[in-house]
Amino acid sequence: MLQQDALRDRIVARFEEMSPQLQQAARYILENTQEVALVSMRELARNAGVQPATMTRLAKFLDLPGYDDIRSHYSDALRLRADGFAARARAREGQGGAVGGGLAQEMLQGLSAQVARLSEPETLAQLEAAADLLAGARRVYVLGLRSCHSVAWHFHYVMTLLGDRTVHLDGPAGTGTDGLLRAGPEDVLLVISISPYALHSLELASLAREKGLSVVAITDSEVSPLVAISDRVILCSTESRTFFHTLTPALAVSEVLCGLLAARDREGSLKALQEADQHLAALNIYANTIPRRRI
Amino acid sequence: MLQQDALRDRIVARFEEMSPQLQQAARYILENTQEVALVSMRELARNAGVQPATMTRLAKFLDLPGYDDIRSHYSDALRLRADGFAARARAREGQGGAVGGGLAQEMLQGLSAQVARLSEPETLAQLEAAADLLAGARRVYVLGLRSCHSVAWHFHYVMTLLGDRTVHLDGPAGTGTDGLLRAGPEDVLLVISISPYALHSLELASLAREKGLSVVAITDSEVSPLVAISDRVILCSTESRTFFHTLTPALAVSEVLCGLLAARDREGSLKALQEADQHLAALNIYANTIPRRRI
DNA sequence: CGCGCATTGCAACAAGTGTTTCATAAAATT
DNA sequence: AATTTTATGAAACACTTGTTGCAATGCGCG
Repeated sequence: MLQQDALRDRIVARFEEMSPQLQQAARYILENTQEVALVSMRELARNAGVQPATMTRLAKFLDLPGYDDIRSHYSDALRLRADGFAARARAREGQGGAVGGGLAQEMLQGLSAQVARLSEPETLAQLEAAADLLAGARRVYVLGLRSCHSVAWHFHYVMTLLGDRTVHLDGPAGTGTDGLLRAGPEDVLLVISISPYALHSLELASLAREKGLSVVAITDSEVSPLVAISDRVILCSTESRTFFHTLTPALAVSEVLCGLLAARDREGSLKALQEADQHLAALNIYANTIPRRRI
Repeated sequence: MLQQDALRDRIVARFEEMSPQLQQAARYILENTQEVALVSMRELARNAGVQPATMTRLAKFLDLPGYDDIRSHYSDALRLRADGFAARARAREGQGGAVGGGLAQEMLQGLSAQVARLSEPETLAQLEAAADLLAGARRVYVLGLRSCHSVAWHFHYVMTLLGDRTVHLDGPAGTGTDGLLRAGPEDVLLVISISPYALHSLELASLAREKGLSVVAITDSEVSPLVAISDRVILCSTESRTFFHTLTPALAVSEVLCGLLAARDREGSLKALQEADQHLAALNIYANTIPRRRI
């Protein structure tokens, strides 16, 4: 169970003060926490052998507005547990205030949980397998259109610092996809696409497949059209309480892939990074000393 | 996920035969299995963006008597998983096994924690203030070079769907920064930069400042050179156990900003999104029906 | 062009939900 | 012993749930 379960503590603490019926209800809840989240109050009451009203009364006794607060508490706990082990800050604590005051917090906690959920064993296995495939490739072509451009570009950028094996399938004047010209079976295509799927991404992935490339996909669903085309699929959620999808989990996946690849060849990566450093230093790209500010 | 999940298999298997609405419902269920067990059908339908009836229809389509059978299936799965959780966690401990086996998991949990830490009160306040500033701007110029390009572009892309107030300071042949030509005091610059700070970003931010623009910065430290230049600063950690910095928290910040801005003008955002949808539909950008695969 | 056809949205439905109220029973207090 | 206080069960409440029938819509085919 949860480490710091405030509600459970409160129930235990005030158990002695409760009336017999309340105790019976409380005892059942303590011993069947998951059921609280999964069945209705009336059914829970039936199973606990008490009246429905007793559950409501128990909630009031615990200084809660109603029974729904008990349920939502255990729902959250179950969600958390199912999600994995996200060290999530206490749910909806100080969310008062401004228009979107709650929104920002909710979004961030949601994102945190989504990223945490990526460390499920299946996903980890797919990540490892995908890294294997990418590590063995002669070239890695990276494709991400529209919203997924950010993820594709980020992967490409990091990999550029680590070596010169990646080709980003993008460019001005629609020439981006010419890169696939010389691609072959020794190469791998990393394609990122989420619903709604850009037609062009699917076409290119299919083409790559026909040319014999292996395909690694970062996408959002088991029924994504990329699943049928790809050798390895890494699923990441894109749900958000806004109007648009989130790409934060996808970016996390991309970064993990980079990390895995770098870890496979520590010395090589380090050397490549040093070279990159020298190159960038020669071009004076970065501010090495904090510049005088001249407001 | 569960080892033998007959229902999931059935959904995936018959996904292609489904109507668009059924697919949308099925997709949501596949991606949020726990929610199925934890919320009501109507709420699930709301979150999935379909009619309540669609859920019932999906059940019938899968040869089930009703939606309750879907829910009970996932309830059982959740019960099972909760029971076997302790055992699984123990098993995971001893599996040090593969090369980067631990690395992926460590990275993901670290990222999750970093994102969660963004919901500290100070950051939330800065997010709100930044959103205020951005919402009031005539134009929003977005600047992110090198590694920060992904974040800048993502922000710009989402805002493009929501309206036409943003200008992305990037482009081929070094013309990207010309956008600032006509910028003035009514405009805002959103600049993303992390250590090592690209010189060019600092120069442009200073220039914008001199032209009277307000500046909102997403950066990584209180001693970032951007702090002195900017009106609002949102700090996000970039620490990573790899050779390179992480941008996942920065992207999360960007998405939250987009969310806040959209929430400030729900109707306008919705209308803009609909227009964008029509535009993209007219151009046939997206795969609207899942294409038959033709291996 | 019109015709079926499947698909979708809407509204009504009975059943079940959590809550509240009230009367009764039991206990505690005077 | 009388009276207040508390605890419990039962019923009514407003509301939401999952379901179903029907009308409107869009789409393909002759």
